[in-house]
Amino acid sequence: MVKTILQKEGFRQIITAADCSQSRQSFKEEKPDCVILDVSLPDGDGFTLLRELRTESPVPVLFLSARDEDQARLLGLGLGADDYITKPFLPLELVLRIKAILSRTYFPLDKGGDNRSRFYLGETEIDLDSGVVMRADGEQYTLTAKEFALLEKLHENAGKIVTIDSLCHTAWGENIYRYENTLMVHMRRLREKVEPDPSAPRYLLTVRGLGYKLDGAKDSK
Amino acid sequence: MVKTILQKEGFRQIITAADCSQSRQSFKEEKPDCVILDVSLPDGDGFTLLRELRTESPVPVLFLSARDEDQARLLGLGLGADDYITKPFLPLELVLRIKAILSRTYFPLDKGGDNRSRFYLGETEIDLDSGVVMRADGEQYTLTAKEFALLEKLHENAGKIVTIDSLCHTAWGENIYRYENTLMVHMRRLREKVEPDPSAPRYLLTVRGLGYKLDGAKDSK
DNA sequence: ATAAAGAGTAAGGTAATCGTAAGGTAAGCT
DNA sequence: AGCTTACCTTACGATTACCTTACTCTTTAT
Repeated sequence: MVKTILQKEGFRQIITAADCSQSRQSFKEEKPDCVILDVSLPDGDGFTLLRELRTESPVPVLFLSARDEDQARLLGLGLGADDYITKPFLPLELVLRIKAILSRTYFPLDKGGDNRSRFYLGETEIDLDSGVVMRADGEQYTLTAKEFALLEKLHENAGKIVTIDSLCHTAWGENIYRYENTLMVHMRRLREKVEPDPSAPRYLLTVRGLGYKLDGAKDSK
Repeated sequence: MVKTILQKEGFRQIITAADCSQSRQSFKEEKPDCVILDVSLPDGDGFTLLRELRTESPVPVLFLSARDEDQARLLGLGLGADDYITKPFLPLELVLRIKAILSRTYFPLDKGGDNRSRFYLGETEIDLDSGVVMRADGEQYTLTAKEFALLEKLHENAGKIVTIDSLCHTAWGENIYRYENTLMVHMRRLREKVEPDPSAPRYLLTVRGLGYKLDGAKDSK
Protein backbone atom coordinates (compact mmCIF):
# COMPACT_ATOMS: atom_id res chain seq x y z
CA MET A 1 0.00 0.00 0.00
CA VAL A 2 2.75 2.37 1.03
CA LYS A 3 4.73 1.29 -1.98
CA THR A 4 2.07 2.30 -4.48
CA ILE A 5 1.66 5.71 -2.88
CA LEU A 6 5.35 6.40 -3.12
CA GLN A 7 5.63 5.08 -6.63
CA LYS A 8 2.96 7.49 -7.77
CA GLU A 9 5.05 10.27 -6.31
CA GLY A 10 8.02 9.28 -8.38
CA PHE A 11 10.08 7.48 -5.77
CA ARG A 12 12.13 4.62 -7.21
CA GLN A 13 13.97 1.76 -5.63
CA ILE A 14 11.37 0.99 -3.06
CA ILE A 15 12.22 -2.19 -1.22
CA THR A 16 9.54 -3.82 0.86
CA ALA A 17 10.01 -6.36 3.62
CA ALA A 18 7.32 -8.45 5.27
CA ASP A 19 8.97 -9.05 8.63
CA CYS A 20 11.95 -8.28 10.84
CA SER A 21 14.40 -10.85 9.55
CA GLN A 22 13.62 -9.99 5.96
CA SER A 23 14.11 -6.28 6.57
CA ARG A 24 17.39 -6.84 8.40
CA GLN A 25 18.68 -8.70 5.38
CA SER A 26 17.54 -6.25 2.72
CA PHE A 27 18.80 -3.35 4.82
CA LYS A 28 22.32 -4.70 4.72
CA GLU A 29 22.15 -5.43 1.02
CA GLU A 30 20.45 -2.31 -0.22
CA LYS A 31 21.65 0.43 2.17
CA PRO A 32 18.49 2.50 1.75
CA ASP A 33 18.37 6.29 2.12
CA CYS A 34 15.31 6.11 4.32
CA VAL A 35 13.38 3.46 6.24
CA ILE A 36 9.65 3.26 6.82
CA LEU A 37 8.97 0.98 9.73
CA ASP A 38 5.70 -0.45 11.00
CA VAL A 39 5.47 -1.15 14.75
CA SER A 40 3.53 -4.36 14.45
CA LEU A 41 5.37 -7.02 12.56
CA PRO A 42 4.79 -10.76 12.36
CA ASP A 43 8.06 -11.75 14.03
CA GLY A 44 8.79 -9.09 16.61
CA ASP A 45 8.04 -5.45 17.29
CA GLY A 46 9.33 -2.44 15.45
CA PHE A 47 10.97 -0.95 18.53
CA THR A 48 13.56 -3.67 18.85
CA LEU A 49 14.24 -3.50 15.14
CA LEU A 50 14.64 0.25 15.35
CA ARG A 51 17.11 -0.07 18.19
CA GLU A 52 19.13 -2.62 16.24
CA LEU A 53 19.11 -0.42 13.19
CA ARG A 54 20.35 2.51 15.20
CA THR A 55 23.36 0.62 16.45
CA GLU A 56 24.70 0.18 12.97
CA SER A 57 23.35 3.09 10.94
CA PRO A 58 22.01 6.61 11.44
CA VAL A 59 19.61 6.14 8.53
CA PRO A 60 16.43 8.23 8.88
CA VAL A 61 13.41 6.26 10.05
CA LEU A 62 9.73 7.07 9.69
CA PHE A 63 7.71 5.21 12.25
CA LEU A 64 4.32 3.78 11.39
CA SER A 65 1.82 2.70 14.02
CA ALA A 66 -1.82 2.10 14.79
CA ARG A 67 -4.03 4.93 15.79
CA ASP A 68 -3.47 7.30 18.68
CA GLU A 69 -1.04 5.46 20.81
CA ASP A 70 0.85 8.15 22.57
CA GLN A 71 3.06 5.67 24.33
CA ALA A 72 4.19 4.07 21.10
CA ARG A 73 4.85 7.52 19.74
CA LEU A 74 7.01 8.63 22.60
CA LEU A 75 8.83 5.35 22.70
CA GLY A 76 9.52 5.50 18.98
CA LEU A 77 10.81 9.04 19.07
CA GLY A 78 12.83 8.26 22.16
CA LEU A 79 14.59 5.47 20.33
CA GLY A 80 15.61 7.87 17.63
CA ALA A 81 12.89 7.67 15.04
CA ASP A 82 12.93 10.79 12.89
CA ASP A 83 9.21 11.15 12.54
CA TYR A 84 6.04 9.36 13.31
CA ILE A 85 2.74 8.79 11.56
CA THR A 86 -0.41 7.02 12.69
CA LYS A 87 -2.61 4.77 10.61
CA PRO A 88 -4.80 5.51 8.85
CA PHE A 89 -3.18 8.38 7.05
CA LEU A 90 -3.67 10.33 3.87
CA PRO A 91 -1.26 9.47 1.07
CA LEU A 92 -0.32 13.12 0.88
CA GLU A 93 0.74 13.19 4.49
CA LEU A 94 3.06 10.22 4.10
CA VAL A 95 4.68 11.81 1.08
CA LEU A 96 5.14 15.16 2.80
CA ARG A 97 6.74 13.57 5.83
CA ILE A 98 9.09 11.42 3.78
CA LYS A 99 10.17 14.44 1.79
CA ALA A 100 10.67 16.47 4.94
CA ILE A 101 12.79 13.73 6.50
CA LEU A 102 14.90 13.29 3.40
CA SER A 103 15.52 16.96 2.97
CA ARG A 104 16.49 17.61 6.54
CA THR A 105 18.72 14.54 6.64
CA TYR A 106 20.54 14.98 3.38
CA PHE A 107 20.32 18.73 2.88
CA PRO A 108 20.61 20.06 6.37
CA LEU A 109 20.22 23.79 6.53
CA ASP A 110 23.12 24.99 8.56
CA LYS A 111 22.05 28.47 9.29
CA GLY A 112 24.50 31.31 9.39
CA GLY A 113 27.85 31.00 11.12
CA ASP A 114 29.51 27.69 11.72
CA ASN A 115 28.75 25.84 14.88
CA ARG A 116 31.18 27.77 16.98
CA SER A 117 31.18 26.54 20.47
CA ARG A 118 32.12 29.92 21.89
CA PHE A 119 29.32 32.24 22.89
CA TYR A 120 28.44 35.08 25.19
CA LEU A 121 25.83 35.61 27.86
CA GLY A 122 25.95 39.33 28.34
CA GLU A 123 29.50 40.11 29.41
CA THR A 124 30.26 36.52 30.25
CA GLU A 125 32.17 34.44 27.71
CA ILE A 126 31.66 30.71 27.51
CA ASP A 127 33.92 28.40 25.55
CA LEU A 128 32.49 24.92 25.26
CA ASP A 129 35.61 23.54 23.61
CA SER A 130 37.65 24.10 26.72
CA GLY A 131 34.74 24.20 29.15
CA VAL A 132 35.76 27.55 30.53
CA VAL A 133 33.55 30.37 31.74
CA MET A 134 35.17 33.82 31.73
CA ARG A 135 33.39 36.59 33.59
CA ALA A 136 33.69 40.26 32.80
CA ASP A 137 35.75 40.85 35.96
CA GLY A 138 38.33 38.33 34.75
CA GLU A 139 37.20 35.61 37.10
CA GLN A 140 37.37 32.17 35.50
CA TYR A 141 35.46 28.99 36.21
CA THR A 142 35.80 25.58 34.64
CA LEU A 143 32.68 23.57 33.96
CA THR A 144 32.28 20.13 35.49
CA ALA A 145 31.20 17.17 33.35
CA LYS A 146 27.52 17.42 34.19
CA GLU A 147 27.43 21.17 33.92
CA PHE A 148 29.09 20.91 30.55
CA ALA A 149 26.62 18.33 29.24
CA LEU A 150 23.65 20.40 30.37
CA LEU A 151 24.93 23.71 29.08
CA GLU A 152 25.88 22.15 25.76
CA LYS A 153 22.40 20.71 25.34
CA LEU A 154 20.82 24.04 26.19
CA HIS A 155 23.13 25.83 23.78
CA GLU A 156 22.27 23.43 20.96
CA ASN A 157 18.67 24.45 21.47
CA ALA A 158 19.35 28.06 22.29
CA GLY A 159 16.15 30.00 22.74
CA LYS A 160 14.04 26.85 22.81
CA ILE A 161 12.50 25.13 25.77
CA VAL A 162 14.38 21.96 26.68
CA THR A 163 12.30 19.59 28.77
CA ILE A 164 13.53 18.24 32.08
CA ASP A 165 13.34 14.72 30.69
CA SER A 166 15.49 15.69 27.76
CA LEU A 167 18.11 17.30 29.98
CA CYS A 168 18.18 14.35 32.35
CA HIS A 169 18.58 12.08 29.36
CA THR A 170 21.63 13.89 28.07
CA ALA A 171 23.23 13.88 31.49
CA TRP A 172 22.37 10.43 32.81
CA GLY A 173 21.13 8.38 29.86
CA GLU A 174 18.34 5.91 30.42
CA ASN A 175 17.50 6.00 34.11
CA ILE A 176 15.95 9.41 34.09
CA TYR A 177 13.86 9.12 37.17
CA ARG A 178 14.60 10.64 40.59
CA TYR A 179 17.28 12.88 39.11
CA GLU A 180 15.05 15.91 38.89
CA ASN A 181 16.32 17.36 42.11
CA THR A 182 19.90 16.74 41.13
CA LEU A 183 19.25 18.53 37.88
CA MET A 184 18.09 21.57 39.83
CA VAL A 185 21.22 21.56 41.90
CA HIS A 186 23.36 21.46 38.78
CA MET A 187 21.36 24.27 37.25
CA ARG A 188 21.98 26.29 40.38
CA ARG A 189 25.72 25.67 40.14
CA LEU A 190 25.70 26.59 36.47
CA ARG A 191 23.88 29.77 37.33
CA GLU A 192 26.45 30.59 39.98
CA LYS A 193 29.07 30.41 37.27
CA VAL A 194 27.37 32.22 34.40
CA GLU A 195 24.73 34.50 35.92
CA PRO A 196 25.41 37.90 37.43
CA ASP A 197 22.75 37.13 40.01
CA PRO A 198 22.13 33.36 40.25
CA SER A 199 18.86 33.85 42.10
CA ALA A 200 17.47 36.15 39.40
CA PRO A 201 18.60 34.41 36.23
CA ARG A 202 18.62 36.31 32.96
CA TYR A 203 19.97 33.63 30.64
CA LEU A 204 19.37 30.22 32.17
CA LEU A 205 15.64 30.55 32.52
CA THR A 206 13.29 28.07 34.07
CA VAL A 207 10.02 27.37 32.32
CA ARG A 208 7.79 26.14 35.08
CA GLY A 209 6.17 22.80 34.32
CA LEU A 210 8.20 22.24 31.15
CA GLY A 211 11.92 22.63 31.65
CA TYR A 212 14.62 25.21 31.07
CA LYS A 213 15.78 27.39 28.22
CA LEU A 214 18.93 29.28 27.38
CA ASP A 215 17.96 32.77 26.32
CA GLY A 216 19.96 35.71 25.09
CA ALA A 217 23.04 33.75 23.91
CA LYS A 218 25.11 35.64 21.37
CA ASP A 219 27.88 34.54 19.03
CA SER A 220 29.89 37.63 19.74
CA LYS A 221 30.11 40.33 22.31
CA MET B 1 -29.64 19.40 -2.84
CA VAL B 2 -26.06 19.59 -1.68
CA LYS B 3 -24.96 18.25 -5.04
CA THR B 4 -26.51 21.09 -7.00
CA ILE B 5 -24.94 23.70 -4.77
CA LEU B 6 -21.52 22.22 -5.24
CA GLN B 7 -21.96 21.75 -8.97
CA LYS B 8 -22.74 25.42 -9.35
CA GLU B 9 -19.47 26.13 -7.64
CA GLY B 10 -17.54 24.08 -10.15
CA PHE B 11 -16.95 20.94 -8.15
CA ARG B 12 -16.82 17.83 -10.28
CA GLN B 13 -16.98 14.15 -9.46
CA ILE B 14 -19.62 14.50 -6.85
CA ILE B 15 -20.81 11.09 -5.75
CA THR B 16 -24.02 10.88 -3.80
CA ALA B 17 -25.18 8.00 -1.67
CA ALA B 18 -28.66 7.54 -0.27
CA ASP B 19 -27.78 5.37 2.71
CA CYS B 20 -25.01 3.83 4.75
CA SER B 21 -24.38 0.69 2.75
CA GLN B 22 -24.39 2.60 -0.50
CA SER B 23 -21.88 5.13 0.80
CA ARG B 24 -19.60 2.44 2.20
CA GLN B 25 -19.45 0.88 -1.24
CA SER B 26 -18.85 4.04 -3.21
CA PHE B 27 -16.27 5.20 -0.70
CA LYS B 28 -14.15 2.15 -1.38
CA GLU B 29 -14.56 2.45 -5.10
CA GLU B 30 -14.11 6.15 -5.55
CA LYS B 31 -11.67 7.15 -2.78
CA PRO B 32 -13.09 10.65 -2.48
CA ASP B 33 -11.04 13.63 -1.36
CA CYS B 34 -13.75 14.77 1.03
CA VAL B 35 -16.92 13.41 2.57
CA ILE B 36 -20.10 15.24 3.44
CA LEU B 37 -22.09 13.20 5.87
CA ASP B 38 -25.65 13.62 7.07
CA VAL B 39 -26.51 12.35 10.56
CA SER B 40 -29.91 10.96 9.71
CA LEU B 41 -29.81 8.15 7.23
CA PRO B 42 -32.41 5.52 6.40
CA ASP B 43 -30.36 2.53 7.51
CA GLY B 44 -28.32 3.69 10.46
CA ASP B 45 -26.89 6.87 11.88
CA GLY B 46 -24.00 8.96 10.69
CA PHE B 47 -21.99 8.49 13.84
CA THR B 48 -21.43 4.79 13.29
CA LEU B 49 -20.60 5.41 9.68
CA LEU B 50 -18.12 8.11 10.62
CA ARG B 51 -16.44 5.84 13.10
CA GLU B 52 -16.16 3.09 10.50
CA LEU B 53 -14.73 5.53 8.01
CA ARG B 54 -12.15 6.67 10.51
CA THR B 55 -10.79 3.20 11.05
CA GLU B 56 -9.75 2.93 7.45
CA SER B 57 -9.14 6.47 6.31
CA PRO B 58 -8.52 9.91 7.77
CA VAL B 59 -10.36 11.50 4.87
CA PRO B 60 -11.78 14.91 5.82
CA VAL B 61 -15.44 14.81 6.83
CA LEU B 62 -17.95 17.63 6.98
CA PHE B 63 -20.74 16.69 9.31
CA LEU B 64 -24.25 17.73 8.49
CA SER B 65 -26.75 17.79 11.29
CA ALA B 66 -30.09 19.25 12.15
CA ARG B 67 -30.25 19.04 15.87
CA ASP B 68 -28.24 20.41 18.70
CA GLU B 69 -28.29 17.09 20.43
CA ASP B 70 -26.23 15.68 17.57
CA GLN B 71 -23.52 18.13 18.37
CA ALA B 72 -23.57 16.89 21.90
CA ARG B 73 -23.07 13.35 20.67
CA LEU B 74 -20.24 14.37 18.40
CA LEU B 75 -18.67 15.86 21.45
CA GLY B 76 -19.31 12.82 23.58
CA LEU B 77 -17.96 10.38 21.07
CA GLY B 78 -14.97 12.52 20.33
CA LEU B 79 -15.23 11.52 16.71
CA GLY B 80 -12.90 13.23 14.36
CA ALA B 81 -15.16 15.26 12.17
CA ASP B 82 -13.24 18.08 10.60
CA ASP B 83 -16.10 20.50 10.71
CA TYR B 84 -19.83 20.49 11.12
CA ILE B 85 -22.70 22.54 9.82
CA THR B 86 -26.30 22.74 11.00
CA LYS B 87 -29.33 22.61 8.81
CA PRO B 88 -30.66 24.82 7.47
CA PHE B 89 -27.59 26.49 6.03
CA LEU B 90 -26.77 28.97 3.33
CA PRO B 91 -25.27 27.51 0.15
CA LEU B 92 -22.40 29.92 0.46
CA GLU B 93 -21.55 28.68 3.91
CA LEU B 94 -21.39 25.07 2.78
CA VAL B 95 -19.11 26.01 -0.07
CA LEU B 96 -16.81 28.05 2.13
CA ARG B 97 -16.47 25.29 4.65
CA ILE B 98 -15.77 22.65 2.00
CA LYS B 99 -13.12 24.82 0.46
CA ALA B 100 -11.54 25.49 3.83
CA ILE B 101 -11.43 21.79 4.65
CA LEU B 102 -9.97 20.85 1.29
CA SER B 103 -7.31 23.49 1.33
CA ARG B 104 -6.09 22.77 4.83
CA THR B 105 -6.06 19.03 4.20
CA TYR B 106 -4.40 18.94 0.84
CA PHE B 107 -2.43 22.14 0.79
CA PRO B 108 -1.16 22.40 4.31
CA LEU B 109 0.78 25.61 4.59
CA ASP B 110 4.14 24.13 5.30
CA LYS B 111 6.80 26.25 3.77
CA GLY B 112 10.20 24.80 4.47
CA GLY B 113 8.69 22.39 6.93
CA ASP B 114 10.53 22.73 10.21
CA ASN B 115 9.44 26.23 11.12
CA ARG B 116 6.11 24.80 12.05
CA SER B 117 6.14 25.97 15.60
CA ARG B 118 6.19 29.66 14.83
CA PHE B 119 3.00 31.29 13.67
CA TYR B 120 1.10 34.55 13.68
CA LEU B 121 -2.30 35.60 14.90
CA GLY B 122 -2.74 38.95 13.21
CA GLU B 123 0.13 41.07 14.44
CA THR B 124 0.90 38.76 17.31
CA GLU B 125 3.77 36.31 16.91
CA ILE B 126 3.75 33.02 18.75
CA ASP B 127 6.79 30.78 19.03
CA LEU B 128 5.94 27.41 20.53
CA ASP B 129 9.57 26.31 20.69
CA SER B 130 10.38 29.02 23.16
CA GLY B 131 6.86 29.40 24.54
CA VAL B 132 6.85 33.12 23.92
CA VAL B 133 4.06 35.40 22.73
CA MET B 134 5.23 38.63 21.16
CA ARG B 135 2.66 41.36 20.61
CA ALA B 136 2.86 44.02 17.97
CA ASP B 137 3.70 46.67 20.57
CA GLY B 138 6.74 44.67 21.64
CA GLU B 139 5.15 43.38 24.81
CA GLN B 140 6.20 39.82 25.55
CA TYR B 141 4.43 37.10 27.46
CA THR B 142 5.63 33.63 28.32
CA LEU B 143 3.19 30.75 28.21
CA THR B 144 2.64 28.61 31.27
CA ALA B 145 2.65 24.80 31.03
CA LYS B 146 -1.10 24.43 30.70
CA GLU B 147 -1.46 27.35 28.32
CA PHE B 148 1.32 25.88 26.23
CA ALA B 149 -0.29 22.44 26.05
CA LEU B 150 -3.65 23.85 25.06
CA LEU B 151 -2.34 26.24 22.46
CA GLU B 152 -0.14 23.55 20.97
CA LYS B 153 -3.09 21.21 20.62
CA LEU B 154 -5.22 23.91 19.04
CA HIS B 155 -2.42 24.80 16.64
CA GLU B 156 -1.96 21.18 15.61
CA ASN B 157 -5.60 21.21 14.60
CA ALA B 158 -5.65 24.78 13.35
CA GLY B 159 -8.97 25.59 11.77
CA LYS B 160 -10.60 22.47 13.16
CA ILE B 161 -12.86 22.24 16.14
CA VAL B 162 -11.15 20.67 19.11
CA THR B 163 -13.57 19.22 21.62
CA ILE B 164 -13.47 20.15 25.27
CA ASP B 165 -12.77 16.53 26.14
CA SER B 166 -9.87 16.43 23.79
CA LEU B 167 -8.37 19.60 25.24
CA CYS B 168 -8.83 18.41 28.79
CA HIS B 169 -7.19 15.16 27.83
CA THR B 170 -4.07 16.86 26.52
CA ALA B 171 -3.78 19.03 29.61
CA TRP B 172 -4.73 16.63 32.40
CA GLY B 173 -4.62 13.12 30.98
CA GLU B 174 -7.21 10.64 32.09
CA ASN B 175 -9.25 12.27 34.82
CA ILE B 176 -11.00 14.68 32.54
CA TYR B 177 -14.05 15.42 34.57
CA ARG B 178 -14.75 18.59 36.56
CA TYR B 179 -11.95 20.41 34.77
CA GLU B 180 -14.27 22.16 32.32
CA ASN B 181 -14.32 25.34 34.31
CA THR B 182 -10.60 25.30 34.74
CA LEU B 183 -10.24 24.91 31.00
CA MET B 184 -12.29 28.07 30.52
CA VAL B 185 -10.08 29.96 32.89
CA HIS B 186 -6.99 28.86 30.99
CA MET B 187 -8.61 29.83 27.70
CA ARG B 188 -9.29 33.23 29.16
CA ARG B 189 -5.66 33.60 30.23
CA LEU B 190 -4.51 32.52 26.79
CA ARG B 191 -6.81 35.05 25.21
CA GLU B 192 -5.42 37.75 27.44
CA LYS B 193 -2.01 36.97 26.03
CA VAL B 194 -2.80 36.53 22.35
CA GLU B 195 -6.00 38.42 21.62
CA PRO B 196 -6.19 42.18 21.06
CA ASP B 197 -9.51 42.13 22.91
CA PRO B 198 -9.79 39.01 25.08
CA SER B 199 -13.52 39.44 25.50
CA ALA B 200 -14.13 39.58 21.75
CA PRO B 201 -11.81 36.86 20.49
CA ARG B 202 -10.84 36.74 16.84
CA TYR B 203 -8.51 33.73 16.86
CA LEU B 204 -9.28 31.58 19.86
CA LEU B 205 -12.91 30.99 19.07
CA THR B 206 -15.40 29.10 21.15
CA VAL B 207 -17.74 26.70 19.40
CA ARG B 208 -20.73 26.43 21.62
CA GLY B 209 -21.57 22.90 22.70
CA LEU B 210 -18.41 21.43 21.21
CA GLY B 211 -15.21 23.12 22.17
CA TYR B 212 -12.79 25.63 20.76
CA LYS B 213 -10.91 26.25 17.57
CA LEU B 214 -7.91 28.24 16.53
CA ASP B 215 -8.74 30.26 13.48
CA GLY B 216 -6.76 32.62 11.29
CA ALA B 217 -3.30 31.29 12.17
CA LYS B 218 -0.71 32.13 9.57
CA ASP B 219 2.83 30.90 9.01
CA SER B 220 4.10 34.37 8.27
CA LYS B 221 3.13 37.92 8.88
C1' DA C 1 46.70 8.62 53.60
C1' DT C 2 44.68 12.88 53.05
C1' DA C 3 42.72 16.68 50.75
C1' DA C 4 39.95 18.52 47.29
C1' DA C 5 36.54 18.50 43.80
C1' DG C 6 32.46 16.66 41.83
C1' DA C 7 28.09 14.43 42.24
C1' DG C 8 24.02 13.22 44.59
C1' DT C 9 20.58 13.53 48.71
C1' DA C 10 17.56 15.67 51.78
C1' DA C 11 14.87 19.15 53.97
C1' DG C 12 12.92 23.57 54.57
C1' DG C 13 11.30 27.66 52.07
C1' DT C 14 8.90 30.44 48.40
C1' DA C 15 6.22 32.05 44.83
C1' DA C 16 4.31 31.21 40.24
C1' DT C 17 0.73 28.73 38.63
C1' DC C 18 -3.32 26.35 39.04
C1' DG C 19 -7.99 25.30 40.47
C1' DT C 20 -12.28 26.70 42.70
C1' DA C 21 -16.19 29.22 43.44
C1' DA C 22 -19.44 32.74 42.70
C1' DG C 23 -21.69 36.18 40.14
C1' DG C 24 -22.51 37.78 35.49
C1' DT C 25 -23.60 37.54 30.36
C1' DA C 26 -25.17 35.91 26.09
C1' DA C 27 -26.97 32.39 23.00
C1' DG C 28 -30.62 29.12 21.96
C1' DC C 29 -35.19 27.08 22.88
C1' DT C 30 -40.17 26.90 24.07
C1' DA D 1 -40.43 37.37 25.88
C1' DG D 2 -38.81 34.59 29.33
C1' DC D 3 -36.26 30.57 30.65
C1' DT D 4 -32.45 27.57 30.50
C1' DT D 5 -28.05 26.34 29.66
C1' DA D 6 -23.45 27.10 28.35
C1' DC D 7 -19.87 30.02 28.71
C1' DC D 8 -17.37 34.28 30.61
C1' DT D 9 -14.92 36.74 34.13
C1' DT D 10 -12.79 37.86 38.39
C1' DA D 11 -10.58 37.23 42.69
C1' DC D 12 -8.63 34.38 46.07
C1' DG D 13 -6.69 30.41 48.39
C1' DA D 14 -4.03 26.09 47.71
C1' DT D 15 -0.78 23.49 45.59
C1' DT D 16 3.16 22.05 43.65
C1' DA D 17 7.09 22.85 41.11
C1' DC D 18 11.10 24.81 41.78
C1' DC D 19 14.84 27.13 44.75
C1' DT D 20 18.41 26.98 48.06
C1' DT D 21 21.59 25.36 51.40
C1' DA D 22 24.05 22.09 53.87
C1' DC D 23 25.63 17.62 54.27
C1' DT D 24 27.39 13.00 52.58
C1' DC D 25 29.64 10.02 49.49
C1' DT D 26 32.70 8.95 45.78
C1' DT D 27 36.57 9.72 42.99
C1' DT D 28 41.00 11.55 41.91
C1' DA D 29 45.36 13.73 42.79
C1' DT D 30 49.14 14.74 45.77
